[in-house]
Amino acid sequence: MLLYDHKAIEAKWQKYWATNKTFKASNTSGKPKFYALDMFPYPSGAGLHVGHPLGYIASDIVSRYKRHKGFNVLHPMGYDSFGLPAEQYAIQTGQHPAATTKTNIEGGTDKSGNKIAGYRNQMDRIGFSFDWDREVRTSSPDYYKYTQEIFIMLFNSWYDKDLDKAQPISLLESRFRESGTNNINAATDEDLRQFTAAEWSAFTDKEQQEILLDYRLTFLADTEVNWCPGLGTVLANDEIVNGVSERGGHPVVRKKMRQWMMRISAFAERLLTGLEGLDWAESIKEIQRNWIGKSVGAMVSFQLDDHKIDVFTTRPDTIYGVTFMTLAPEHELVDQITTAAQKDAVETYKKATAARSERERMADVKTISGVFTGAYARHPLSGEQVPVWIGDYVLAGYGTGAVMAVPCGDERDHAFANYFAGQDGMPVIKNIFEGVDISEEAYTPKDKTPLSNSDFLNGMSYQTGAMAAAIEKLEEVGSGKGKTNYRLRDAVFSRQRYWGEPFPVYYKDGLPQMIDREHLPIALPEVDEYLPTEDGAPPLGRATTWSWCTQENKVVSNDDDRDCVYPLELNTMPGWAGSSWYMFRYMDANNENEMFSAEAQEYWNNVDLYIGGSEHATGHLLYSRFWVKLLHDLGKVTVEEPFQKMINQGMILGESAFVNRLSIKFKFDFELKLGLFEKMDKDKSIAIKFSQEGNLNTRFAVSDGKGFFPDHDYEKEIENAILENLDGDNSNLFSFDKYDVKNVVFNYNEVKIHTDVSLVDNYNNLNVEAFKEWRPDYAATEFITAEDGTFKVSREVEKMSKSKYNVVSPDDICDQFGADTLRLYEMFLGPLEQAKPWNTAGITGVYGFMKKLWKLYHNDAGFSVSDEKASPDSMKTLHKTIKKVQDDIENFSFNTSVSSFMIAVNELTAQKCNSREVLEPLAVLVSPYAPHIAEELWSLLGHNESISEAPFPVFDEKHLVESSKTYPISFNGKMKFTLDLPVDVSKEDLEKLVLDNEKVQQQLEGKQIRKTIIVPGKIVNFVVG
RNA sequence: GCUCGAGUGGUGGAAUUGGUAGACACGUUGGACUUAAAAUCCAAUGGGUAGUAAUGCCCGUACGGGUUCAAGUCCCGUCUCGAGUACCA
Repeated sequence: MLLYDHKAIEAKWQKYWATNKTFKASNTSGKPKFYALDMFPYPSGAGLHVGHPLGYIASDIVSRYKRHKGFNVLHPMGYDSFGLPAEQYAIQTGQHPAATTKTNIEGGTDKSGNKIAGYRNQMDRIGFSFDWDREVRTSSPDYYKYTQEIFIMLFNSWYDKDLDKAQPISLLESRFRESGTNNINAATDEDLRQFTAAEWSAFTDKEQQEILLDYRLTFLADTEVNWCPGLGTVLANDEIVNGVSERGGHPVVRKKMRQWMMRISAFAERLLTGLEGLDWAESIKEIQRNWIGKSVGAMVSFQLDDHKIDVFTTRPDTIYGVTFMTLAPEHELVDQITTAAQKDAVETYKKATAARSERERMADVKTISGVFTGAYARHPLSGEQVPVWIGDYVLAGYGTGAVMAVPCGDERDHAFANYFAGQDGMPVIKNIFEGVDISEEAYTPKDKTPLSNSDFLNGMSYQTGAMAAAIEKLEEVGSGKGKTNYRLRDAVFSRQRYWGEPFPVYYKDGLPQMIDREHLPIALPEVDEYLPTEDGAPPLGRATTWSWCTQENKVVSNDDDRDCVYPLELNTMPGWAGSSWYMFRYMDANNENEMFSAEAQEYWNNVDLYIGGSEHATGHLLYSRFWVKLLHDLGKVTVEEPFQKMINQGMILGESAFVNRLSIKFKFDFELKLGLFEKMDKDKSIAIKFSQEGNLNTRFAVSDGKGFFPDHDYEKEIENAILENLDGDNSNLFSFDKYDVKNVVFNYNEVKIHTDVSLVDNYNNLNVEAFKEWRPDYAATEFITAEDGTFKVSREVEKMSKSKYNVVSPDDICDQFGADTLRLYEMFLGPLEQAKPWNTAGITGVYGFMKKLWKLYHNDAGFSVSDEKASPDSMKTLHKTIKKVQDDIENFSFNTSVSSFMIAVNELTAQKCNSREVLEPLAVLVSPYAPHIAEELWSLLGHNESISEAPFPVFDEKHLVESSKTYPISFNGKMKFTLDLPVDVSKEDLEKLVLDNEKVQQQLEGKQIRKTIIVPGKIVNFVVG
């Protein structure tokens, strides 16, 4: 019989698919469309590991299933190929990032001579049904010219809050011409200057440009940014984790710099409400909601001499509870309001705060600190004097950097007031909650507790309109208004790096000018080094041909001194620029005239299924939603949301392997009795005393990590080792007895050393010889094995990473078991969304299934399928599998499908089924999961076309109908035995049948039936007693 | 601290709207085949307990309660783990 030869089968069909372009998607089709997208990978030098394909396999199963179901499927793949690692590699080796990137995608050899398989080749081996004709690479000028175009679109837009959409900037200009800033409700930073139409006309062109810049959706601003000296660039908030850079873990400091910003805050409310209609995991939506951080409240002004201190509060109803105010130490009014008496104390405190890093401040939130400024502000309603403090629990970056402190209703204010109780400037806490004791802690619930000591608010509560009443009153007296605040900050869009999209921007009189879209792309210039310049400019500052000629409309040499030549922008765009719109480019990937045609976008609409990791929740997923909303407002796309449904696959973790090394430190004193040399005269011996410390870290490796074999006589061995140490090559001249070794102190410690997982088998046995070859520094180490002579490693689950030597490549699995087995096994591991460690222990079970499946279509002579009718049992097996697999794919429960395939094949094998009536549909069922074997079987079954478009078998209930059902019979809820009972009888007859049964009678003997529960088709339960 | 999610055999994990807990697979044990190994096939496999056996009985889904004829599933409380977030006024 022909054996299952995965290598031949898989190579054959991968070639067939490529040659015939089997999975080419058409933009015109009478079929319904389905767009399945994976988050495209960054092509790193480490290559694809078994974690990458997990999501790709899932989306591929859905794509193939949808094709069987008659959909026109778009299933593309590409590369997010701009990014830091290639640039860091370039800095180290001088190799152009473009070259590294190409090698990492297409395969080749890296600078150090390592063979790189290439992402594309690795993916091809897994048999994905991608339409490779639509591949995109964000670092390709053909692609990024459109990323540059979108930047220009942002520059040429402003946000009209009245219409709640982005509008062309030309519209704003004409409104300024007609009526100045009157009736303009734009999303901008606070407090822009107001002007009339006449004033606008009187402004110079430059002044007008500067004003417009404040309204644009991308704008230049001097802001506090996160500067990462280690990477030499600024970072966005989502690129910082725990105060250090996400990539590389370098420290980050605050620094004021002029940067391109993206006014994502204008879209905050739409980004928030848009979440409701999305079919995403609730956890991801929650992360985005928290990130956007909407809070509804009011702005309240407190007068202090000529100054006005604005605060934001979510509890304007507690306004009469204001006991003091706190400003952030960085608040601009601090210096102006501080009294002479408090000046020194305030200065000292400000210095101390400034010296603390962001990280320290984050880590240490419990310590209370602050200083009284000596100043008093006027309460806007009661007119009372309110002392003003500064304290670092108030953040300069949120709200207005000042708070009205209501200790009775806020924990932090309460703690602050208590801490400084009795000091000058700290009054007794005002309690405005009727019948609530606030001596121990603040009262924070937003409930019906009535207010007191609150003038007109007395008797009202948060839930009965106190909030609205307070805001109304504040507006009436002109000291406040209702306001909604968002935590979402505008995004920094400049990076001081080389390997990113250049801005289509040149500077004229210090003002940024956009280059016309017809002259795009502005391609990355060549530089001699990928480092900042001597004077701290970004790497593009090294380019010698990096100026814009407005006459020729092209990039020219910096030496060109004509008047029409201007300097180009030196920053590049961040990593998320290219990935924010790529889902649309796939729709029309080869369009050379526009980013995509309106027809293509209207046909494909948006992504029906997006699969990727949840780590992009606050980065990519938020930014791309923002850009899509902009493209929508400008009429470029018909949808408001890019990804309708999203599944987040769990990370596949590596199982690191460790050799447990015994780290032994020793310390001893000894006397070297020189007189003990054989030749010497005993009487003339001189004793010299030594004291020695040392360690023998690489000397012993111990199996299994279960302690270091206490029976083993280490001390003897160590003594020997000491001896060797002392004697060197002259050991024959000495013997240990000739040393008087005293006070030996040993200090044992187990140390884990990462070992390459490929040197370890499924039973955790280490190939010691291979290990010694891999780590020559351990060649002399004694490996102390278990009794059976094996050396076991200990295991730990960690993220897969090159540095932990726990990376498993899918290539090895494809070689050994085949792509179909890999695909099935990755799905079989568990629910898609769950994180799980990679472990190949169970793969033989899946491989065994593949062989059994193959065998079902073969006998000893070869391929054998009969045209006889299948048995009812086999039809039942087939149809219950059809139903299960169909339901599973619709619910993304891929792991259970695999087990239902196994059940089906086990059953059909037992039934000796070889009927075409069953085996032909079975091949189609399996095809989304294991496409290569399915194609082969399909072709053996006599089909000339690919199986990919064969219709999915239709489930027919009639094959599952049975005349009897096995009922569990329980007594007091406990199942005792089962009975086969007919299905088509009434409840009463069923009860009679059961009661007539002998076993039932036995159970009921001597007992009384209190109640009988019969659920037809489910269960029979007697309550007895 | 807050928000969200999760705790099921030796292991990965199944279990429709509450209705036979442990599907499927790994591992383990025993057996067949083989000179032997691998491969393949067969059987057993949650724990305890009684019995020569057939077969019973008891306990079991992190822990403690509750609702129900019936709870892994619903409700209340506790513990543990994971993820996100963090002085957001």
